[in-house]
Amino acid sequence: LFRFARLRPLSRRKQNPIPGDTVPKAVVSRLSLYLRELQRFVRGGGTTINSSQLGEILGITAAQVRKDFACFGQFGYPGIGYRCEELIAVIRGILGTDRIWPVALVGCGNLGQALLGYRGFGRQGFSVVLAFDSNPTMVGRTIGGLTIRDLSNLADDLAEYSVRMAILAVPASAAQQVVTQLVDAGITGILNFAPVTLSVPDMVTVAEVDLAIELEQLSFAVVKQLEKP
Amino acid sequence: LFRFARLRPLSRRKQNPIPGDTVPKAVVSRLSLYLRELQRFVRGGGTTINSSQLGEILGITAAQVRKDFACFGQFGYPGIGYRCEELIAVIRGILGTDRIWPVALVGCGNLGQALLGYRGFGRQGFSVVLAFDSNPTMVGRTIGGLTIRDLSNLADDLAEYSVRMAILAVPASAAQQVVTQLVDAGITGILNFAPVTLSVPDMVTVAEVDLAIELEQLSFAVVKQLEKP
DNA sequence: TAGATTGTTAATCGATTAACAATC
DNA sequence: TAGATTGTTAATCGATTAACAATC
Repeated sequence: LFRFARLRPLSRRKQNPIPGDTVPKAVVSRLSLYLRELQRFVRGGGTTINSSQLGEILGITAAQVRKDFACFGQFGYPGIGYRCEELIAVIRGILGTDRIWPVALVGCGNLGQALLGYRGFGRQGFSVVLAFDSNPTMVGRTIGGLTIRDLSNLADDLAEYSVRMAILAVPASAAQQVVTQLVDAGITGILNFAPVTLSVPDMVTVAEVDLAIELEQLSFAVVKQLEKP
Repeated sequence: LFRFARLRPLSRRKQNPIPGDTVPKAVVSRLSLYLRELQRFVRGGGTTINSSQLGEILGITAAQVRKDFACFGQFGYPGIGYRCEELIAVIRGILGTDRIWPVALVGCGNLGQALLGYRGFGRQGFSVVLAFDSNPTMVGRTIGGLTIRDLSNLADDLAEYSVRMAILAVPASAAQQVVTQLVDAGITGILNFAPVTLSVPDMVTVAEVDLAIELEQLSFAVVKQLEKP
C-alpha cells in the first residue's frame, strides 16, 4: 500500500516494547475513545493528527496521548503526528475489533428488543447472530431477522456460530442463573445490563451497564452544582 | 427513631471532615455500588455489615471500604460494623437520591421507547416525567403513559416539572444540537446514549453510555484470554 | 473484661504531567 | 536547515493497601 510506503523500516520500529506486557486498564478504556474520535476525524476529512489535537478532543493532555500509544509500539512520525488510518488499524488490532465478533443476546424483553434493533453495535464490528429467551411465549418469534430460541440447546447453538460474547438483558432475579449457563456453554465475555454483581470465574470478563448507577452519578454532580454558588 | 438511639452523641461524631471537601471521583463511583449491594443485603435480611463483608461482595479491600466512608464522616460502630439502614440513608443523602428526581427523555426511537418501559430507573428514585421527539410522526403518541412532545416548548415544559436531568437517546448526528437546546433550557445533567463526545459548559455533567465501547472492552479481554494458555 | 472492628496514619503502588533529547 | 512533534525519562499527583491505636 502507498499509505505505508514511508514507514520507517520495521527493524527500527519498536513493535511491542515488552511483548506480553500488561496494558494499564486506564489505557485500554481510553483506546476505545481514541478510536471513536479518530474515526469521526477521518469522516471529517482528516488524514494526520497530532497528540495535542487528539488530547484536546478528549480533554486529556498531549503527554498522556503519547504515553498511551507508547504502550503498543512506535507509530508516530516526529514533526508530523500520527497517520489516522494507520493508528485506527493499530487500535482495532489491539482491541481485537479488526474482525467481526458474533454476539448472542440473552433476554428479549423490552430492553433486549431495543438492543436487537440498535445499529450502534454493527458500527464497530459486532453482530448479534443469536437471540435467546426463557419465556415460552417469546420463543419462536422473529425480531430483527432473528428467531428467538430457548436455552435448552445453548452450548450447541453458541458453538455453531463460534459465539464467545453475550449481551445479558434478563431480569436481575434471573441473571446469575443464566450467567452460570452461559459460562458453562463457553462464553468468556458478558455485557451485563442486569443491576446485580455477577459471580464468574477469573477467565470470564463482565462489563456492567447499570443505568440507575449512571443516573446516581449524575444526581451527585447536579446536587453539588446546585449547592455551589 | 429507635434505630438511632445508640448513636454516639453528635458532638463526638465527625459529620463532614472538611466541610465542602472535594470527594475523590473514584469514591463517588463506588458509592453507587455500595448502595446497590447494601440494598440487596438488606432484602436478604441483613441488618449490620462490616467492611470485610462489603469488600468481599465488591471485590475490594476492607481498608478501602472504610477509607471511602471516612470521606463523609463517622458512622461505623467499632466492634460491630455498619448499620445497613443507616449507611443506606447516608449514601443516598450524599448521592442526592434521598428524593425523587424528575427526568426528561429526549429521543423516542427504538432505544428511547425501551428506556421508557425500563423499570430500573424507578428503582433508585428517578422518574421519567417528560418525553420528547423531533419527528412529527412521533409527537402526540402516548408511550408508557407519557405523551411525546416536540421540542418547541422545551424550557417551559422542563420548568413546569422542575426537570434538571435528561436522558439523551437521539441519533449521533442530532446529539450535539439537541444538547445545546437542553443546556439552554436549564438541564445540568445528561445521560448520553449517543456515541459522540458532547461539548457542554463546565457546570453541566455528562454521563456516557456507549454500548459499542463496552463491547470493545470485552473484545480486548476475550482476545487476551484466547491468547493466554 | 476480651474480642471485634472502626478510623486514621504511613507506606506502597500506579497513573498523570512536565520536560527535553531524538527524529523527521 | 529550521520547525514541529514524537518517545521517553524523571517528577508529581492521587489512589490503594497495610498496620495499629482508639473504641465499643
